[in-house]
Amino acid sequence: MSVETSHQNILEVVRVTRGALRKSDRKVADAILADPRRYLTATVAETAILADVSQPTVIRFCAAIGCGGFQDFKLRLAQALALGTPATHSALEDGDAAEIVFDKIFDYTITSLDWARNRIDKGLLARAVDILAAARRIEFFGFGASGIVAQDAAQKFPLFGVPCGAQMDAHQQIMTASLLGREDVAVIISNTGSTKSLFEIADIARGNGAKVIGLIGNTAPLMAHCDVSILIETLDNTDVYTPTISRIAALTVMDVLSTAVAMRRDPDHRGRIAAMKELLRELRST
Amino acid sequence: MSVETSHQNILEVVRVTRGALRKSDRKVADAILADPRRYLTATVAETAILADVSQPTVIRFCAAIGCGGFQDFKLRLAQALALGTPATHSALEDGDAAEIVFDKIFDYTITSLDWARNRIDKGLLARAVDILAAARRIEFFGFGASGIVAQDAAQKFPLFGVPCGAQMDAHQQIMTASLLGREDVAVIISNTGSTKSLFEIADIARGNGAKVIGLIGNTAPLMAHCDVSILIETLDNTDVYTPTISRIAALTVMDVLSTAVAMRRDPDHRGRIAAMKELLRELRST
DNA sequence: TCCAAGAATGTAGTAATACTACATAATATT
DNA sequence: AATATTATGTAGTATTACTACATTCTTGGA
Repeated sequence: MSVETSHQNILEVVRVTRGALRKSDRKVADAILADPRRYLTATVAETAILADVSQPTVIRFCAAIGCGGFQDFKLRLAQALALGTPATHSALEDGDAAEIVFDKIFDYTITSLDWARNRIDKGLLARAVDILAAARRIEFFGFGASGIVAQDAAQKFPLFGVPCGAQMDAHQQIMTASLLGREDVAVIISNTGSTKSLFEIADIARGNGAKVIGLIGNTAPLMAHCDVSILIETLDNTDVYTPTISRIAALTVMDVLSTAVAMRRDPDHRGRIAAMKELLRELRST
Repeated sequence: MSVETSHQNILEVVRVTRGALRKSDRKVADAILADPRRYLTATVAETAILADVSQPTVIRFCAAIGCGGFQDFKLRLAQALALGTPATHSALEDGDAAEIVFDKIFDYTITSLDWARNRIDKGLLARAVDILAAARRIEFFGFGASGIVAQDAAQKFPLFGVPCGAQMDAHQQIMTASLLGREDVAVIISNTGSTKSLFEIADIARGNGAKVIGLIGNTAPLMAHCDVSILIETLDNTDVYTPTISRIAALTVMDVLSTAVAMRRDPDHRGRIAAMKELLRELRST
């Protein structure tokens, strides 16, 4: 296994490689997946007893899943559990009390953000920052939850340092895209990457010479319609009730973009933002 | 130290207790804070050499910060680092490249969500779910970033299963609050808890017999104006550029509330949501 | 079907590491 | 200044991760 796997959630690695493991290794895998927290403080000897295998088999299991030894395995298990209980245990069930729903959704959200953190192409992100820093004007486009992200992004116009907008009406969006020009940037946010009118918006804006940046939740045809497409992958979950975490990841990416652009502005910009925040503080109390 | 500290980020514990440690223990603390990742795989012997103390002093340091031993310390260090690099290293600096900004903001976001996860009063949350599940109508109120949270929440009306709204105009907010009645619920979102008009909205709604739930970012007077106040604490950071993470935490809490309420609805509700999602999928492509 | 080779697994033992006991040094108190 | 207490380190022990080798199981070829 390559260096890349050192960033992978070890419980995901165990779950995914389980089928390809030797028989006794699979007994260890199943024991750990059944109660991962139990093994955080277990010795090799305890683990072997609980999984009904020998001690060297436990060590071999660790090597088989790409760990440098039992200690390495436990550190990585601690890291996975710090993020949250694995997806197999996070599935919402009908009798779940509010407290359980809370745990599951927070675990799922944090684990998904970690997933996204390790997969986003930072080179593309840096290119997006370059484009945004050079923009005369920025317009954000999205529908539904992505529309919320668009509005949140537009609200950061003080950080971007240029006029920003986020129309929610589909017709206004077409009108806005039609008026963008060479020095402008359109940012398209879409979880599914399949909302048809966003293709049109991207093509209109690009046809006018504007740059188009996409924040997209999967490898969709929409990516080809953007100058820079940032893929925001989160954990896959199609359960009816499970919230759309990619919007949380997209909001965080927007935080990154707006902050990085703000840091590109001239030094006076910082003072103006600080003063604005102070004004807002006072305004809230009047 | 109490059981409570077992949930605390060990790097935060080290940072906060550093001043009260014995002199040699403080040398260990400083060494670890300077390069925490280095110590993840270090033995007691290596740690002692790097910190210029004896081996038993390393063990004593672990006990002094509330760990059960060196192994326990390392597991907790792994957990803290899984969330992100500590705040002292996450501070944005002027020369930071976009990639560094990305790392710092994601680390800060995930660490803050973990912070919030461990501090939110789940009992209050369960009470809020009860109130929302019984509501005939729900209105969300917030300004700025909290306004975005309010709109996102209102957009979850299919999950809540009752009519939801989120006015952005301050006058419309007063009008809306004035029309709420006994069977209605107002949800007030505020990071600072000091936006004056929100006090008024809470009082008007309660005066009419509506229940008021607050999602508030600090212990502010606004809490006393709500029937249930959920305190959403995130890491404190007043740097000009650092994004407001409490809105991310508030969005996640809204995910919890809407999902928990949806799971309270009758079984047909689930089918209707699934059908709605399918309709949306088709709509996106037309 | 049988046999040999290779892979899987476990027993027994060793090496590495966390931890403890006791001695010494430093600091605080009387 | 003398004594008591606390802090720290040296040396050694106990625990645990890991390795070497033996045994068992499985697979492939004749």
